[in-house]
Amino acid sequence: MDFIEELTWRGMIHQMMPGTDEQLKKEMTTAYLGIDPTADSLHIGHLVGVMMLKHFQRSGHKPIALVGGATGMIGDPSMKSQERNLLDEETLRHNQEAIKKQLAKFLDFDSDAPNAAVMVNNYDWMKNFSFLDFIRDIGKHITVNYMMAKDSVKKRLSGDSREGMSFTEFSYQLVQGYDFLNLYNEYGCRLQLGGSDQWGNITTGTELIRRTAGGEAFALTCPLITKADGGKFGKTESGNVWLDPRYTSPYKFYQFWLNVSDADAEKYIKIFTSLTKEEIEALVAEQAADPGQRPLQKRLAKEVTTMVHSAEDYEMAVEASQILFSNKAQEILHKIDEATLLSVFEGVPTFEVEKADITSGETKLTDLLTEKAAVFPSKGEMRKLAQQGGLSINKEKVADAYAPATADMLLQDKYMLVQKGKKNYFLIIAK
RNA sequence: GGGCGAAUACCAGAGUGGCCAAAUGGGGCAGACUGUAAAUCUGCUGGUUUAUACCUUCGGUGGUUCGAAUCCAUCUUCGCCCA
Repeated sequence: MDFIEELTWRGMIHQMMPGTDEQLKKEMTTAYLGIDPTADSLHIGHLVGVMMLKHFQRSGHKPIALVGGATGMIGDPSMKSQERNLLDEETLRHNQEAIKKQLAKFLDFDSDAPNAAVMVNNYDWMKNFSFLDFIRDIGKHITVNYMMAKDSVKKRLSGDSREGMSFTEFSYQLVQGYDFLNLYNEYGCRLQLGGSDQWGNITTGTELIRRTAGGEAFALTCPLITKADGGKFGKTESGNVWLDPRYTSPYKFYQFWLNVSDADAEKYIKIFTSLTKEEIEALVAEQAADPGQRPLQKRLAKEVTTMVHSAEDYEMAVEASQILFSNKAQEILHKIDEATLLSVFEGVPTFEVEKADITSGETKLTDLLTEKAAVFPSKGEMRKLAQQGGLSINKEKVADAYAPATADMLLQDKYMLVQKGKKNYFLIIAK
């Protein structure tokens, strides 16, 4: 498998330094990709980079995943970042381990193969690097003029933004550049992968390698993932879509991919799955023939959910989706047994309330769903939603938010399914 | 250290004594239509038992006034320029 060729047809190459292809064809090459350990889980925004590493390893090369313990503390000016929180070392290590576990689903860290993946943390080599040493040994080689010419810096200095830029942020590219130099020296790493916004930072690294070690290193970036309607990729109402099931349930995860718009589906399936060109072309043809069936979205959701979670989780998500989106959902809900019910709603936010609050017939729904169970942040919001027809209980629309809760709203004499809009479910458990 | 300017709801950004819960745009949410899509149209977007009403809000504090997002004082933070 040819790495560049593979990425090209998948639409995953944005920019590439000349000579990269030749280098990869010549020998087994080591490349790295940086990941910020700001949380103990990756989210799907990280997935593009991870897929690049995966293809890289499948092509017989050696991937390094760099956890940016040091750089994460600084904040990359390329991002529209606010002041970063300094992570303490304990959190850092915890996050690193969690991330490694997730990466292991995509990359082979353990085998004896010469191209086994490696994980490093730049905090390890930055923490004891004194400021004086750094400005003398590294800063000496790069001019301020060069650093200022970077887009990420120029943007911050130009009149459009009134933010200004601290020296810390300005130095960011040097720190990242040093990472590359260090990996070049320690691992013979000759290529850095990243998103297109990283181009400037990466080239500072290759420049540093050229000037200090006289070596040649390369850069390859992938396009930033966008949505056809211009919205942010990977965000839902409740924030990021995480890989960790504790933050984003497999059901939600599956739903995210299933809901991808037609315009994006083909692009995403190329990027986020390992399906072959032929398989994808067949699906695209199918989609064109019957767009209502959404074969692309279904397959995309299946592949990614299975890869990130498991085949069982995928099955469960499909089953839950069928129940919730079927037009007989109301009937089914009243018929299914408790075990099925619970498995369908695994991962749905749940709230526990006193049973009497519901059965007494004296508690108004507004009180129940704001005070007793924080489904809604305010009664006004709930009232407005109900007026618009966006509130359902057990799949049945409720127009009057001030109606009292009654015992017949309980399924299995115990559960109550609250629906906010079309796709947001909450489970109330009466004890 | 000196000079100038800014701080308004999720973001951007109007408002410069009462008509201000605060224009407009973006974003978000919901409804209709659909295919759990897109586009389009509609509604909502500080809180309150449903409101032509009341309460809380315009960086903090204190003041002037019948009345302050708007005026004054002071503090804080940020930006720009000079040194």
